[in-house]
Amino acid sequence: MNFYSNEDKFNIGVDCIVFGFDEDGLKLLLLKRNFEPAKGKWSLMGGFLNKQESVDDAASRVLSKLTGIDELYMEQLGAFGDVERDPGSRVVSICYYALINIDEQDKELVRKYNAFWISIDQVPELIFDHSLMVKKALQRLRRKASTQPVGFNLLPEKFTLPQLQRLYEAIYQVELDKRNFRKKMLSMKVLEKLEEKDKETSKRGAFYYKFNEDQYNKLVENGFSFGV
Amino acid sequence: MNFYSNEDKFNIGVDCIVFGFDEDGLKLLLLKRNFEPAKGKWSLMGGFLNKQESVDDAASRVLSKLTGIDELYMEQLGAFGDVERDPGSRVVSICYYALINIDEQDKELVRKYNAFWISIDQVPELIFDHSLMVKKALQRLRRKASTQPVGFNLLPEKFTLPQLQRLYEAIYQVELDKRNFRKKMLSMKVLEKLEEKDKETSKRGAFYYKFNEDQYNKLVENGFSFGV
DNA sequence: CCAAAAGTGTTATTAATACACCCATGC
DNA sequence: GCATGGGTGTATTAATAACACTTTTGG
Repeated sequence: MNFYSNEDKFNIGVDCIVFGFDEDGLKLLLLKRNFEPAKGKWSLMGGFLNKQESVDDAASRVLSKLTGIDELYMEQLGAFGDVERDPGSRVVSICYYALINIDEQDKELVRKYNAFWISIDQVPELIFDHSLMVKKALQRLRRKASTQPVGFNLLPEKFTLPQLQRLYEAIYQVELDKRNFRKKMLSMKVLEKLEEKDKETSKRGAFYYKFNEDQYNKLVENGFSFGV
Repeated sequence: MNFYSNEDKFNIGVDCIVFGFDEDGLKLLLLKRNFEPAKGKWSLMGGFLNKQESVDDAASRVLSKLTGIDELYMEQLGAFGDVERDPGSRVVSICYYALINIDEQDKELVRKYNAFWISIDQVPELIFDHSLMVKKALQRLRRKASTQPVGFNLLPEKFTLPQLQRLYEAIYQVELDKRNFRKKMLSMKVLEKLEEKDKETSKRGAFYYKFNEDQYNKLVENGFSFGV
């Protein structure tokens, strides 16, 4: 049974923006294309939707293919559907962005796809409408990170408060006051202080914390909302 | 030239959520389907993407077909792509929501499509994943309306402050304090008070205002952001 | 003259911002 | 012992929330 047999059919693409964070700041995982079309140019990682999978599944598949990570934080950004957006052929693309802990990437895979981590303020021009996608993704990340605890997906499980602060500073491109930042973060009661210290980045060492998701969910049930 | 000829192809649907507002509150324009599939059930207005149009254009076309309005406030909500979402056939749907001034609708067209305005708190069960779409659209509208002046699209050009307050109360399903609401609205300096009064809804009459978009844009350039 | 909705200010509370010094440690 | 980054508290300001009476006018 097919009610819509007279309707036009389209290729559906899935393009993925991968955010990462390290000591140098916020970064994107971009491909220097060694394949056609637009060989030699920079682009996002992409793929095509297959018949037997959902659009979300396709995005997961593409993201996992590049990063080796099966379960990651991922959100749909939206569909990009200009007629001429892809000169190769008419393709409607559904764009996703993912937040990953940069240490978890599979470096083999990343090399295989000729992908590189590029600082957010040094992103080159990208093919098609991919620059627009990145722009929107950054806006979305900023909005989202300011009202929901998604930023933690960019960090390892254990992180220090100075590290967390650098993350938010990288996302918003502003400098934050150390005392006010800590006060606010700790006041939300969703961070759990660990015994252990990170002695890598300073002599004194900074205490590790971890995000307590159960606690967060409990608070949300009672009307709490995260905000930085 | 077609680089992607081996890839699967899909029907792409466009589903549209139409918000309206009148004295009874916030409403949705829903279709009681007198056609297959799912004849007799409630659904959103939809259509299919055609080869020669962009996805945004398709949404505009569908919205205009139903409401008679060519230029309306419309935003993409996202793509819905579960394999089984439409039992009729595999269709990836891209959902939009629109905010219209309920007085501008073409009643003939609305009747033709067997569409009805349903209060937001009385929305029946909808076909496929349309209920999910509506849920997401409401969330989006709430977020959007609290940080950007999109609400004015639901009102006539001239509106009164009590009317505007009722609009926000309808969107957020809360009661607001009259004095605080006026103070905040007027403090943003984007409303222009008119000489004329609305004498319909009260004996004393309430002054009409209109949203000054130029003024708003100027303020935005200087870093202002709208917030209710 | 009265019912019904419009309009108007002040105070209290809470949240956001600004700001400077001591601490621990590896070298 | 000193350079480096980690950690802490208070005072000011701004935003939000709470709250009650007067005005206008059609019927």
